[in-house]
Amino acid sequence: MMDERKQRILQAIIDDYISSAEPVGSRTIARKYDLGVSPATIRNEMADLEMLGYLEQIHTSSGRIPSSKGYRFYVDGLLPQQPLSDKEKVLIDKWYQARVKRIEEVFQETARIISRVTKNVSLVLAPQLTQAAFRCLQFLPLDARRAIAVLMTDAGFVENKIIAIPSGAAFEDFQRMARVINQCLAGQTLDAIHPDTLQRIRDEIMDEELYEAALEVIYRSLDTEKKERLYLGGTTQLLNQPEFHDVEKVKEILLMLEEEQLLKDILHAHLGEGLSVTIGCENKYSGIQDCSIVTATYHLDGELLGTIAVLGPTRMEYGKAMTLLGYMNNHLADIIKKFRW
Amino acid sequence: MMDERKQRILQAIIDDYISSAEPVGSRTIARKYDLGVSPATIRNEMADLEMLGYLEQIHTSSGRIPSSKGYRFYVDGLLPQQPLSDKEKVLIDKWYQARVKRIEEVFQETARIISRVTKNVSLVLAPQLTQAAFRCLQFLPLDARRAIAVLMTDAGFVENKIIAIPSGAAFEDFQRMARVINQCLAGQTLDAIHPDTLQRIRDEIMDEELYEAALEVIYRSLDTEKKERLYLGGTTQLLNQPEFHDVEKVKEILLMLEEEQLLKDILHAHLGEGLSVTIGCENKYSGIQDCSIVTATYHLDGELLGTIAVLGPTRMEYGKAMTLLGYMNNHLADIIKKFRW
DNA sequence: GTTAGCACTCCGAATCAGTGAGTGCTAACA
DNA sequence: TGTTAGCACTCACTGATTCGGAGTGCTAAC
Repeated sequence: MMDERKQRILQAIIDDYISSAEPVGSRTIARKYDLGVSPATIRNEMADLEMLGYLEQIHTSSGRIPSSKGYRFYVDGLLPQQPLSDKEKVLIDKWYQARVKRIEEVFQETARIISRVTKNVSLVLAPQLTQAAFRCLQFLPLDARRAIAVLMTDAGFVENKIIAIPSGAAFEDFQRMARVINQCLAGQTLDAIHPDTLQRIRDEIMDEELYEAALEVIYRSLDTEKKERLYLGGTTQLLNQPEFHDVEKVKEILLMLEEEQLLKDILHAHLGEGLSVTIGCENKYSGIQDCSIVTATYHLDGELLGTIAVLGPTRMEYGKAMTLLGYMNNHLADIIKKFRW
Repeated sequence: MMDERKQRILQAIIDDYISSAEPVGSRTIARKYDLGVSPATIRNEMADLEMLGYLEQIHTSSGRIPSSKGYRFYVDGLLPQQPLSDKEKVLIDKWYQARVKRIEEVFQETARIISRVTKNVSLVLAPQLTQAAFRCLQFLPLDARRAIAVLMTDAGFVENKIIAIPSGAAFEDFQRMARVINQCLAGQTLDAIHPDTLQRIRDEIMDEELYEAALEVIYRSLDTEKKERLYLGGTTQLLNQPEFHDVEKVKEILLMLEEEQLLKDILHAHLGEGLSVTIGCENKYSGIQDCSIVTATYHLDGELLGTIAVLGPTRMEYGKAMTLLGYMNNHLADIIKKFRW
């Protein structure tokens, strides 16, 4: 049914379509790819492949284009190996070294790299603070009525917030409280602080108002940060793709790219799946049914940190996207480690 | 030469072109605007206006469109008054209240508001840290070898950086140093610390290595922050304008919008000018010669803080953009004041 | 100075034929 | 039985042509 030759032809058609963006005909395949058969034979095979659902035809007497099912088969078995060249790896390294000074910049630059290499839109979902472990909380005096609370996490994030000192409380009380909190929360993940721990803190602080103020710091700091950050890269790359020569299509997808929550949801759907490819109509969201998404989740010491992804037309260089994401996956852990204490 | 009636006709033509985006003919003007003259008369006047350089014609027998000079005349004298309605003001207030929790968010949300109201691209240049006054520097212990330096400025920005404690130095030395620095730098603007002051700090610290470490904190903190931030809003608004129905044009301008430094330069060119309008070919940068930019600089207690701007096709609602920027201008100072200590 | 009338220009939409790339089918071939 | 050459057919695309409409400039009359 799907013999060796059919596969080779399917592969040739998809390869050709990916690079040309034009419906491909039997003669083209016969000429460019050395399959040792005539166009007529290829035509027969193409008709079969269409019957099987791997190819589509815009109209009779046009060439064939791959269907989502076709791409799926291609991605699952026919992908040409194209490992990252050493030169590319070095370039990526240099890029990070030159541009990343602080952990927050890692993600933006990662997005840049991915979109540059793949010539498509990239998405990077940065780790949630809530998954990070509490490191320490400190208060700094500002004036008689205010202090700055600085919260640090294991992942290297530092978050600060100006808070009011409750009337009657001295700054020393804050110092004492900080000691208590640091003792109790050391190493805990922020989104799952046990009620018992909170109770212990409360007991030790022995001042309701102070306790409330401290909690507010932790929770508000957590609140502003807990929505993980999404970084986008290369949105203008879309405009180079012939499938987006129509402004309406561009508008549709650019508007979608502005809906941060939607994008996060899409990435979340693949969280923890390792390297995953979603092709065309496999996408649940109607705006991107002629796009594909390649996602990869990255880890650090076994802990799930976030997701990186490539979004492009179904006619995408899957091999390149997948090898790149695979590489960045590992690399990202190393980079982040540098900022970890 | 440019009598009352010519001006009225010019105004009518520009108003009409701004709302329709189509070359406007004499008959349209006669029908829609009650000028009390026949199309033939208007035709004569239009021919004169073209001679004078205020109008252009794509080809004979097409309607006229305003030239840059025409828009300039319009902006300088013919602008219909369209003050912000109370309803709009309330909406803006509510928007800020609902979305801005920390000072950094002020600018992003300002950009959003401007692009929503004007239906064009907005740019917001946030204050440079270097123009802000030093408030205080504090060190927090992290472990035996590291500390966190937290630098605060008058404008409400808090910046932090992890630094290594030089071997041999105790954390207490840092505390002492912080006291010295805070004393010496209090109230100084960060980009113009006087050499004498530095010398004083050096003398007081009496430890070369410690002094170097402290300086590094200040300068690196300054370094990462001194490039003022640029916030963009509403880039997809462009796609709704008929002048950008061609993907090539869209690409050109979107690519330009990705060049942060270029945009900053453009905004800088109008720094301190108050409300300023640059129309079409008045722009130095070739990529935006059929765009106009309205900029306004905002202040706080007499101190120049930054620039807000609207970028759109020359066929832009100048009146709306200008009144909005004027309003935001003042409003922004109030909003920022809330975050100031 | 203003206006009506008219010839003229030019764009854009619609139509039509010709071309070329591609297909499916059939019959011949190995 | 699988492969191939040949051929008629389809359909998008291109370029030429036509035609209506919107708009202009000019002239002559008011």
